Amino acid sequence: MVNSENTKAQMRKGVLELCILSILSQGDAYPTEIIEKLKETKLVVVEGTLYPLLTRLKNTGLLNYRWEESNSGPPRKYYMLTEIGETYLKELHLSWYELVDAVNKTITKK
Amino acid sequence: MVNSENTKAQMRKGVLELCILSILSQGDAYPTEIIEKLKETKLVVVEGTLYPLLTRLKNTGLLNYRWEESNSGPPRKYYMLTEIGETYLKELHLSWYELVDAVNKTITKK
DNA sequence: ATTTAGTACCTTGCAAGACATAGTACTAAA
DNA sequence: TTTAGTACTATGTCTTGCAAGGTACTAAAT
Repeated sequence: MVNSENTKAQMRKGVLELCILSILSQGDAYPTEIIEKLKETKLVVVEGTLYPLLTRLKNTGLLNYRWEESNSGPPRKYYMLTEIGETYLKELHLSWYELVDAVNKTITKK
Repeated sequence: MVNSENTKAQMRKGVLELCILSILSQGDAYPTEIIEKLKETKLVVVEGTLYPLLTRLKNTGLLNYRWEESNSGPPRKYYMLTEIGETYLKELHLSWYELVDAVNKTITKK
């Protein structure tokens, strides 16, 4: 009935894009690596979420990728920020801080 | 192509529930009033979003409502938190702070 | 008395997106 | 030549935000 997990998942939505672009701004990475990094900070994302999202970001020109051989499995698709992506990320940073501010104002009011 | 508005909207998703429950924890309110309060803190929500959400929260037992006459228009549906809603809100508070922490960790890493 | 404006609540249909599930393919070790 | 591990992809479902349109009540203006 009351499903807290569901809402937590909802809260994660929307900030995923921000987090993924942030991770890529720290250096190129392939999907599995991105998932690992997100997990480190308790933001669990699964493949079925990440792959379509990366494709979307690539199609809108925010990301690019290159194939790179691996010596322990199939080749990896390394994603990187484009120049547009860099600019966009700065905007998202702002939006994020604005959101945090707005929510905190709302939930701390007494 | 690159649509920042869309992502901002995405970021708002999920925290709406938290904000609405928070507002109601400060006192009973009717939908139009809730929208006003959210607008004050820059969280713009429209009717088509709010009404179904309130109904959902009521159906899961987090909210209740009572009708109250108005002297300037039709009667108002005042929503209030149930006991379950109170408990649930505390959980959401925690989840929110965890999320903020996780995202901040991710986006400030260099 | 009828119209108009303001307030308030409700419903329908669409689109976006997260995720579960299942599948393909490559490598290396057993 | 299996088996396990890694990696990428595709499909279908479900939730949910929102635009758009609608109903209904009150009070002031015509």
